[in-house]
Amino acid sequence: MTNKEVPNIIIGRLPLYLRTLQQMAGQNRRVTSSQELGERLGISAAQIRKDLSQFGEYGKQGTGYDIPFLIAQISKILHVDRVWDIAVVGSGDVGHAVARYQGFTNRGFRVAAVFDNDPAKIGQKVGNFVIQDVANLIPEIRKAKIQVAMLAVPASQAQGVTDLLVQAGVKSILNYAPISLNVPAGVRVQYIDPAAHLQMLSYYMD
Amino acid sequence: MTNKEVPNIIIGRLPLYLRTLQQMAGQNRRVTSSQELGERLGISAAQIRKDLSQFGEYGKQGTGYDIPFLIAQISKILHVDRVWDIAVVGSGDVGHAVARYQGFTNRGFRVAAVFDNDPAKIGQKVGNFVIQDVANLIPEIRKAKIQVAMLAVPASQAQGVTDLLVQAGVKSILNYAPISLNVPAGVRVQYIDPAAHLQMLSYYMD
DNA sequence: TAGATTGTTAATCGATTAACAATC
DNA sequence: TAGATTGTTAATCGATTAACAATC
Repeated sequence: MTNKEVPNIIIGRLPLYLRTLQQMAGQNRRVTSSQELGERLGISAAQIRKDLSQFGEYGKQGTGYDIPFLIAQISKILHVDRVWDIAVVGSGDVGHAVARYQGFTNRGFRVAAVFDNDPAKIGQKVGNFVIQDVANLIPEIRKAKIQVAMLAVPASQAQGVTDLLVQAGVKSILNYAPISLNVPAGVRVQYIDPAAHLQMLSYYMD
Repeated sequence: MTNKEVPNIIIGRLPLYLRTLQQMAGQNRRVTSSQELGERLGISAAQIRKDLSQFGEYGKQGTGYDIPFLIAQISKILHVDRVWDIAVVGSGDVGHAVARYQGFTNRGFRVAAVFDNDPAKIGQKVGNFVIQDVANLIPEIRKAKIQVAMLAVPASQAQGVTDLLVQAGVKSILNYAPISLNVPAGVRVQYIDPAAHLQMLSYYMD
């Protein structure tokens, strides 16, 4: 009997719960409730309880949830009770910002390598990393056993680089290029397209 | 009799349709079908037809959709048949990348002003913009009638800056700080949190 | 005409909410 | 104990899909 698969829409909310709990912990808070969490996030208390109940019984009636305990549980569920190495491909403005981004600390990720195909950039440093030649991407990623990549190259090159990443064994790609990627089963992609977000906002403006 | 409100989940797909149609147009394609569009995006053809039918009858039986016509229609729906000025707040790595981002061109937006609160940065240039003092944010945004902002400041400052933006009359905020914002009715926020996206991916990894 | 594809309806599927017994 | 809040069930609500007549 296999457990029923947890809907992706629930997985998408767990990082928000975790982020908010970590903020509370940073303020030395010890317990919270589904109601408080919901108010902070604009989500109903019932939904938060239902989401968490997919994975276990983490709360106490009358009291709520122990914050450090719930942080530990959600971290385990999301597999961020460890640190994943990330390869950044593309060292333009976006790649540069992403490679130096401080916000991955304590959230389960760290940048481990940066690649570009521009001879003028290869060998230069971005943050603590020497920019490596994309020509060496496959062996370097294999050697370092990197399974996560962030893609910050022009849309025209995104599919080609994706194919290399897949060959190298990468399983997860966060794609900043505004284009849909084709990947084989077993590889997952998340998309960040600021212009698409802005267009969702302009729909509601006059 | 008011038209029923179009679900936000549909609004969220329109930018993807538009982006894909613009790519096709760039390759001098003239017509497409719900099936082709769906295959490119990993969305069912039925859903694309249903989504578009919320707004009008844009296709022709037996033929499909005229690409330039559909681009024009969706652009109108999303209010990107014009160009919106954006204020960027924060000129660290993320603000810098966002202020210089080339991907807004032809998608309805352009950066018009950059603000920071660091005396060492105020007066410096990022791209074509002189970084202005956040102390002048309200009058400057009002003067320029800017209604859209991108927030690239530390989480600890995000709510404070948001309050200023709201006072200045901003209606739409794209927030890069990993924190939920409180805004009054009539103001909308979209969130970009790369670590949250990565955690959705790590859930599926061993 | 024959083939293709739309727009729409009805059926299905999935997600959210309300409500409350259990219990800390 | 009294009050608070969980985990869960059933009801509601909303989104997706399948199917097909209409028609280009």
